[in-house]
Amino acid sequence: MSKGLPKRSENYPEWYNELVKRAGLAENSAVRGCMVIKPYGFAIWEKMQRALDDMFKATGHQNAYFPLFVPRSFLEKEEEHAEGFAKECAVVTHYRLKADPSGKGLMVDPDSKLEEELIVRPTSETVIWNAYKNWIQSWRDLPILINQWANVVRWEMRTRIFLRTTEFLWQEGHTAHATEQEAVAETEQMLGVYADFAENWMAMPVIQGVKTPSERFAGAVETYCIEALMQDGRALQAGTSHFLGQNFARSFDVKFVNKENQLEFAWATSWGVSTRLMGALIMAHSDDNGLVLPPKLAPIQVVIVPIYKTEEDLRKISERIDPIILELKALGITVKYDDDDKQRSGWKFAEYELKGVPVRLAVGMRDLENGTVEVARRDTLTKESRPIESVAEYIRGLLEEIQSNIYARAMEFREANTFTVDSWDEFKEQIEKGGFISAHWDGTAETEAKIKEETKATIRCVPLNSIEEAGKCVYSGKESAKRVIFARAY
RNA sequence: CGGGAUGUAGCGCAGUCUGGUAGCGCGUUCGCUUGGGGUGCGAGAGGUCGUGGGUUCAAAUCCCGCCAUCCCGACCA
Repeated sequence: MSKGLPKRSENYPEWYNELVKRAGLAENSAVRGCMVIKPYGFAIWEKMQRALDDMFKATGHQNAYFPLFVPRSFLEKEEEHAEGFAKECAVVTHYRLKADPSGKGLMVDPDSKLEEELIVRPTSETVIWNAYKNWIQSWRDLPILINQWANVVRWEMRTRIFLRTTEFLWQEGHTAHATEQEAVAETEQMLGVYADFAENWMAMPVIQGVKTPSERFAGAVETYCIEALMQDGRALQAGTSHFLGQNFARSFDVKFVNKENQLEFAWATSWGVSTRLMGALIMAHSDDNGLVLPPKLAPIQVVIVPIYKTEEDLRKISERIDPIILELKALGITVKYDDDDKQRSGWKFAEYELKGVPVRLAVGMRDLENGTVEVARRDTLTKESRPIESVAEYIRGLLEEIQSNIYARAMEFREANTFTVDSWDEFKEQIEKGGFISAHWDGTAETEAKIKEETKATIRCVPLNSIEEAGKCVYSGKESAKRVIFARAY
């Protein structure tokens, strides 16, 4: 097995797969399409969860938990929703096994057939709205602002670790409101939360927008999304927030008495981000040496590697380093002192680079004599010698700088790979090279489908901040009022 | 579900065409060495060759069936 990773420029998908495995984030499991998230990968996910959860709480939401299983009759109730998810559902039909009469192993007991099949949730709108029916009678019961952290199953034909797995972890917010305006405001607010998280925690710039009808969530009136650009020029939908109108309330008969003493269906939203964000994080920043993690999500922000020959040397180094570790911890910085003698320093350097630790300190006998420490940055791969006594404070600033540098770099990449295109020839040529394409579209599903068929490009979104600008559709030449974002997507 | 490919040591692979009883790299174990960018040398351990059958004195190798995985397409957070 070679020590280096595949090069991004040579084979991007292989680079991604290898990086996920080698950095200890996750691996494929014995169950097809499902992954094992390993401790280091899960630690990153936990940091994401914590940050998001705090943001949900800060916007008034509470966590709850609803069942894994959805009765088939629930899923059927909202027609579009049912149609959208029917093709990718795992179905529980029996509840018991028994010894196989042939003497070997177990078999499904045919006598244990369920009266009604249970669907393993692909999303929870239906179970949740079935419960909301009992919770909502009056406008005084509203709004209901709930989030759940859960696993869901979508039986995809092709899977890619973190980006599209059969089972994945996510959070799903489900809210109920008394008015349309309030529900729309909630939908937009949560999109803002996602954009904030993506940019300020993941250091990943995103475009906020709305999906076209054909890309809409099944059962939604409007789907808002954040779209990010990966280093290979493909787009990734990083989060969605849906305005569900009264569709689910109608299907589950959730009515409340409004202030005018009239019965009205409740207004709904739902919004989610998943472990797909792990894939986004990896593909947004990492390089041929391994992961590059933004300090705010790095499980280890600083690693300290002592360089020594004898036990006596190690003791001296540790003595000098211990107070530095305490200082770093006091500043709220996560630090690991790796004095493990089982690996050599050179090996450790490569390993922590692979794992994306933002800052590495190396301290040897020479440093002790000079009162210095070697500080290495993961994002720039640069090293410098710093006075040891003030290093903790220096690192605090450095971590902030790395966080913003990673963001700036990703933003620069996106800007360099976003193209304004006005002709079909140009469009076809540019889409091959990757990146976001900003172009006019006539607003019809037919044109959208044709473009997808001919170029594999989809409309990622109609950006919220797009300006009104009269133009001609890049495909049909018909009138268009604004540009939309096209890209090949994950 | 269509098209293509692959199953040989923990991992990555060679050996299959042309049948003769299994090999390389990495990892791993032990010893010495080395230690500021994946140290070097030496000695070990580890495989019913995916699976079931057939041909043959003899099968990883040839033939037939099955299973699994991967890639490409249809589907998608």
